[in-house]
Amino acid sequence: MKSPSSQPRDRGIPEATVARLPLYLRALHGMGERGITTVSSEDLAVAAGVNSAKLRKDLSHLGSYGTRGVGYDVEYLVYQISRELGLTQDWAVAIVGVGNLGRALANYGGFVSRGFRVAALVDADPEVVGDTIAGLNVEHIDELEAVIKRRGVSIVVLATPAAAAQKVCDRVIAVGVTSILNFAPVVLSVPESVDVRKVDLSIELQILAFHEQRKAGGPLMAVDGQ
Amino acid sequence: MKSPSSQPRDRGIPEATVARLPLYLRALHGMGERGITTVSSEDLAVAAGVNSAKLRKDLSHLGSYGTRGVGYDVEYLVYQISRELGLTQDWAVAIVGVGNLGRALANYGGFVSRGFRVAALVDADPEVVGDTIAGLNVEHIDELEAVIKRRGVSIVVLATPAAAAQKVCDRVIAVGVTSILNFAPVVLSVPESVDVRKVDLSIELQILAFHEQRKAGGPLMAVDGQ
DNA sequence: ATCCCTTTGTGAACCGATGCACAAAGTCGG
DNA sequence: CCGACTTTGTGCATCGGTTCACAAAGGGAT
Repeated sequence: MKSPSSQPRDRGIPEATVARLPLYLRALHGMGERGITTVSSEDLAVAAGVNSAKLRKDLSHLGSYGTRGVGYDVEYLVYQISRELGLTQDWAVAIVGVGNLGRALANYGGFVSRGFRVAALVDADPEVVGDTIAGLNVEHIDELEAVIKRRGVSIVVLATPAAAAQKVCDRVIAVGVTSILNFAPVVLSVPESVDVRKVDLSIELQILAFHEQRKAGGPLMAVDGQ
Repeated sequence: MKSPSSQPRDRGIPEATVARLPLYLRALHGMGERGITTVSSEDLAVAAGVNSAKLRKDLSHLGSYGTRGVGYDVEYLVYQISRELGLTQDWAVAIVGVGNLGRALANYGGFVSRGFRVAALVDADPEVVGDTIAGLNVEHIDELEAVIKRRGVSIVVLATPAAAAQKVCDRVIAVGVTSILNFAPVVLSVPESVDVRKVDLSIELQILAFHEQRKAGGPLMAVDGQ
């Protein structure tokens, strides 16, 4: 049942591949800046920290953009990946919760450079509402819905305390937001149609601790584990 | 060849399971605080946002800590998971790079509450060296090695600009650090024996953008994609 | 124009993770 | 003490992702 599409690109990119595309993109950007115009799968793979077979398979899901015997054209590949990820359009992002983390995110350069635009900052604390952070006025949480609609926000970043996250989440979903990046350490309950990605800083540390413990205790504990 | 271990716990926990243990731990902590003493795999699974079969299989890798017909004892399970993750000991963490992000991390409550102790803050900017952040004195990057040894730091968090990350990374590895949490948007090159976990805030946004684009453009672009 | 060399794109084997479905093991009421 | 009921722990089928290894495709030299 596969369509005999002349378009090489097959609309059904594996999730694992999608998660790596930004990595390739970053590596390609670096190369472009260094004046490299063409790159082999082997070199790009090293720069992105993956193996070359995986890289080639990943890229093959987007289409046949390489030249056998030569490699990939850096600029062209940047464009293709950007387009696939949807980075050729500009995305208005709202950050809710302007504590330390929210502030850090608002100032984070990595966003703007990738087609994301922080279009609004929102907080509940009257102390910070009205402040200017990263060139933006912090607005009151009561204005949440109005701000989202007015600024055309389509992605919301939650950097609120855990207790507030679900409530804010419900409200933004109610006004049509379907993509949420959640930094609050809670499991959000959302309808099927909404995408939530979560980043939990302490989880990463815990995973490191697990491995670190093994390294430290491993040789000794092997006796016990045996 | 499986040992007839009386120790139920088999030293070889799947990576995917390790990554979920902190999630279970968080859910269990919440339940403990709400006075719940016993929980079924079904309830815990819901609280952690996974399905119950997966949860049971995950826990079975640590040992047989449930009671059939009843469920799991919350406190006991918290202890077992904590021990497995190595959270029963205290880990000294150094944060290198005290920009917005480093500052946010230094103040992040989620660390302390999990057995992690921010033991040192280090930066290269003379402007911030000497400042007190989250009760800690910011030390100069030249002191990096000395600070790590003196404070017994075993996990380093890199929150430096991309350009500085590899250099700092090399230096901390040289003094024996084998666990690194990297927020800088670069692929670090490290020896096999060193564990690096990376968090790239803009990657998460890019993945969201990809899915958002599909949702928005999907029905329309199908025409073109055809 | 032909041959050799390089590098892509992919078929196929492999590997780990997921989810189903159920037997085993325990509790509790009578 | 027994039988009904609940919930765990796991064998097994399945699935998605990774890796290997090679045929197909192109470039460049002669």
